[in-house]
Amino acid sequence: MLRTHTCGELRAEHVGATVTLAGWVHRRRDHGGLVFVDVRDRNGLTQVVFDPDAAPAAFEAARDVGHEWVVAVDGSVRPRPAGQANPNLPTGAVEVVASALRVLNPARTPPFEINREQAVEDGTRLRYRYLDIRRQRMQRNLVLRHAVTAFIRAHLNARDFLDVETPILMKATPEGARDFLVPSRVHPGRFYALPQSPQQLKQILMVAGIDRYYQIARCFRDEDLRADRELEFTQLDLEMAFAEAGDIMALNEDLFVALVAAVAPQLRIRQVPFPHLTYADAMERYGTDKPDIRFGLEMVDIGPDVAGSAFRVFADTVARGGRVKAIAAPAQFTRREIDAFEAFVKGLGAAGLAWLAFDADGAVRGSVARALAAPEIAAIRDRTGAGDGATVFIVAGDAPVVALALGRLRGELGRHLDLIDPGELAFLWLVDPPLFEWNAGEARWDSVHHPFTSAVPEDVPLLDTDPGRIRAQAYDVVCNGYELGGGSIRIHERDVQARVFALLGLSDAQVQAQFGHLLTAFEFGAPPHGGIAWGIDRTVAILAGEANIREVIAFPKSLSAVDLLTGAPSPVPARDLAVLGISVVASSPPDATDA
RNA sequence: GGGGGCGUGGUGUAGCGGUUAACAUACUGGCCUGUCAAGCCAGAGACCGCGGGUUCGAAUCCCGUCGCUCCCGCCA
Repeated sequence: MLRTHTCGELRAEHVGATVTLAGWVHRRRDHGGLVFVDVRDRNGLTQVVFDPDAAPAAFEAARDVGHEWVVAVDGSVRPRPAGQANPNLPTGAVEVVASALRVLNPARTPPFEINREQAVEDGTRLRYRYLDIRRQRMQRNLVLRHAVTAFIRAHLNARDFLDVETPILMKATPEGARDFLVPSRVHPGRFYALPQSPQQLKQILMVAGIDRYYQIARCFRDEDLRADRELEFTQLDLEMAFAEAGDIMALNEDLFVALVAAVAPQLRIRQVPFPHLTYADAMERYGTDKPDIRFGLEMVDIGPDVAGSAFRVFADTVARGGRVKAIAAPAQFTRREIDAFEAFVKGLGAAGLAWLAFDADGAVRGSVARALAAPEIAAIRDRTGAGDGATVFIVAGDAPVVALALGRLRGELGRHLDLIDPGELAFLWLVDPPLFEWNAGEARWDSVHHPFTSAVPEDVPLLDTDPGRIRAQAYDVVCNGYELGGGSIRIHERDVQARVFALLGLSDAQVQAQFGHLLTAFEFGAPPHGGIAWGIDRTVAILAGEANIREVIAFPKSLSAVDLLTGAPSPVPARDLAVLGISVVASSPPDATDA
């Protein structure tokens, strides 16, 4: 090695040792007659002193090095002079007196400062990701990510799980997200697909007797990106034979609790065991299937209070089957703030935002204070529990719009009123989601989760009568308003699976073509089984306190699905396409390289 | 496919109808032997993403476009 120690390990016990450090020039402080250079590697910083009396050549060399040059320093460890120790550095008790400095590689002036925690535009960070990763934030996040995956593996290995790899080149599936397709050269006109998840193969592994499987698996979905969605992402994928829903949840809950204690002990889990919330409850109270329950501000249905109102907007909504729901916030707001909230919910499809403010002196103000009758206002106040000084926000409309608009307004209010404790992790299990949802466009039922999800046993008879009311044996793990992942107990009986496919509108021929391999496997002794998959990226982001998963991915795409470091996606030579039997019928213009 | 935000020296910001386009930091040169975001002095560096329009006059207002970003649709 070109070094004897890392830049993070020298302590008082090393005093007197002759050492060689290698790393990047983090900072240089040139006093004219004395130069300090902080040498950095990912383990830390060590102060090196260059003294012209002790080593004139090294001193002169040190005057010329710039930020981020790669250097090696020979020297000896000595204690800092009295009063000169730096308590902010783990190595701050000592310093290295240089005898020689070698420049291993000079560096251009970086496009942004590596040694400061200053915000830099995302595009610039991604273009120079190797410099961004040198900075403290990305170092910390990648170290945390490693700790998370290492912990998960150790935890599951110790519980007799087998890590099995599954292919990246898979069979295309019509269900779910858009597939990334990979053309086959050997079979022109045919395509592999990158897996959206290893779902089918892990079930086949159950049939294969691998009764406890896991994999930290890359998954691919060709859909538009978001702060919490990348084209490719990483999941802990896990499946167990002979397990019931409670077993899967208990195992994962133990894993989450141990994981947090091990890698993010500064965070507190709000409630253990994790609370269970039904899908119906979550939608009713929070307007989402991934609620942030670190704060209250729950939604309340005030439909019964306004059904007979002279205020037609509310009464008509109730009459035609819509919902009128409210949130009571324990605060007063300015008109400007309320206008902003209204613009926010309108942007989500709400027709408007009604409000009532209950002043301490008993007066009632607000957009519907005059439109509603006094008893109606009193009923709303009673039902929402609004106290003196509270403001009630009301959205009326179709159930999905009310849920989205008021649910998201709830989040805005929680942040606005500073009700969210960033040091808290509010895990919960979201249970009993519907198995199917009606697809009006295609006039058929769709799987909410995926077509292998089993029904709650007592709901199975509803397959023939009322599929929309069937609850799935499925569970999502939610934390702080993010869906980390979900799973289910799978169908392992062939006839039930056939009935589900029939309900989904799949013909026998389609089933055979798409899922024949799985159904055939199930005829050879499929054990009852179930599993879960949850997002490593989202989990690490939450544990790191990051709002965007790109902060915990070494080389992410930009929001417009471009790799700014390498330039992917890029055109390929026509001859490469010809070999694959592919011709391009439409293409993006050449890179409009921005000035 | 749709809507919102942002784009000003390398970086981060200010300026929002008339400014020699400001500040911090980085960068260059000089001074300085105990600093640790070292300090002090001097200097260079921006036609304000790009294109068009309005105006006597545009970084500033309008339209288009590109890039980054947040959201809806889409996606668990």
